[in-house]
Amino acid sequence: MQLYYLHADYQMNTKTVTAANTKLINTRQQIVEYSADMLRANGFEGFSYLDISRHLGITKASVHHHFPKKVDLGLALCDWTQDWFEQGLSHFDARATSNWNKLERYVRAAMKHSLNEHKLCPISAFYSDLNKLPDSIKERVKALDDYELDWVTAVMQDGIDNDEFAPNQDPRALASLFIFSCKGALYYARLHGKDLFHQTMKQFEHLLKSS
Amino acid sequence: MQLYYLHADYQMNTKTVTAANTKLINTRQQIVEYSADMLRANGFEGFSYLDISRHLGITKASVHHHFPKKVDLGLALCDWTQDWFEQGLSHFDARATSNWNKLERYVRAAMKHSLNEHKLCPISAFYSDLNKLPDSIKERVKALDDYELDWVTAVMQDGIDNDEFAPNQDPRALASLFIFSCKGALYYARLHGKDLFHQTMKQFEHLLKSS
DNA sequence: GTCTATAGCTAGATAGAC
DNA sequence: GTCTATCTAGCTATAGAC
Repeated sequence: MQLYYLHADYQMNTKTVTAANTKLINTRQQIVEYSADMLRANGFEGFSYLDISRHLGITKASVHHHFPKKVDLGLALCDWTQDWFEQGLSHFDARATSNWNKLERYVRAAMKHSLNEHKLCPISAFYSDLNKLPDSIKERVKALDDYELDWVTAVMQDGIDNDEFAPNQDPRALASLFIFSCKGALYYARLHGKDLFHQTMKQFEHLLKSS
Repeated sequence: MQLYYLHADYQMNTKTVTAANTKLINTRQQIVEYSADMLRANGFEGFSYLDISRHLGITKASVHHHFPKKVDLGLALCDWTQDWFEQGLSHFDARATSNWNKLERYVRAAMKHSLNEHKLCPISAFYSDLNKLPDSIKERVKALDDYELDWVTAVMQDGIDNDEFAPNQDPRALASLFIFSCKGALYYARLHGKDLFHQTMKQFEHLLKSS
């Protein structure tokens, strides 16, 4: 009886907490996800608490309840990006049929919806207003960049070691060349369309494998 | 005597007009040049008439006298960029010792002060707030991009024709790969320093000449 | 050409009721 | 957790005096 009572109480508490958490998580998540969309389209300074509140049908004050300062939201967006990135990479590492295929899959994921909706890749989206970002966010962005560069470098290294890519090349320089090309192309695609983007990837593949 | 009088009168008018024009041109030019600096650092939405007025020691209203709407200032910045670009290219075309040297000179000019002052190249600076730009400016930016791409393509073509670059490559795809790499690297350099930038250029040169 | 003054709107942020 | 109300500050832009 006492046990049942405790149990019921526990359930109730759990339920209450769960319900509260669910609501909390939902609103919070909706804020983060809409913000991530806006970030990729317009940069961190390109959307406001008013935009978010209108999209979710709540007030600005409610948004501030979840993220008191905008820098808090910015850091949550860094977390979101990191999750997106880690989940993607483990996926590609498991399924890719070759090193080039890994890069292809990565690019395809980063570009998903980007080309049609004039959005940037999640990591480089912060670069739009880089000079105006708080230092705490800059540091996170830098870490995300390094993480990405490390992964691409490892793919290049493996490709060179296994004679998939041409020998005698610096894998890190190749990796940065690849990343810069992709992101530059994505910037251009917003104004010039995707043809040039695909064409550039093809050219890179040719250079990578035959030089 | 009459002649002298007329001459004097003419001089005076000329002087007045010249002085007025000089002042006009100076203020106007100062606005454009400071705006160009800010554009390259923070994007078109990243500076305001208040910033300009403070920098020049005049009021916002005076800035509006020269550029009634901000889109007018934006179009003037497109003109400024076009001038910068055309002057540069004729300079490189005249002095470069090889096609690769042309590209090197172009990159060096575009990067001048950029790397140390965290600025972007003048053409791609508009990309920071691309989705928020008025259509009239977007069109101008697109035209500037095409102009740049045409020039680099011609350099690549000439390099291939003269056996300076590896044969059997699509000069336009090479050109876009080059441009994307440069601009992507410049974005990165704002946060990661210039080493990666120079390293990437070296890698590109290797790929271009030996593939 | 430059100024003062002002308009209307939006930004990020906070206090306190419910 | 959401609301109303409010704050300070910034934004683009205009009217009209000097």
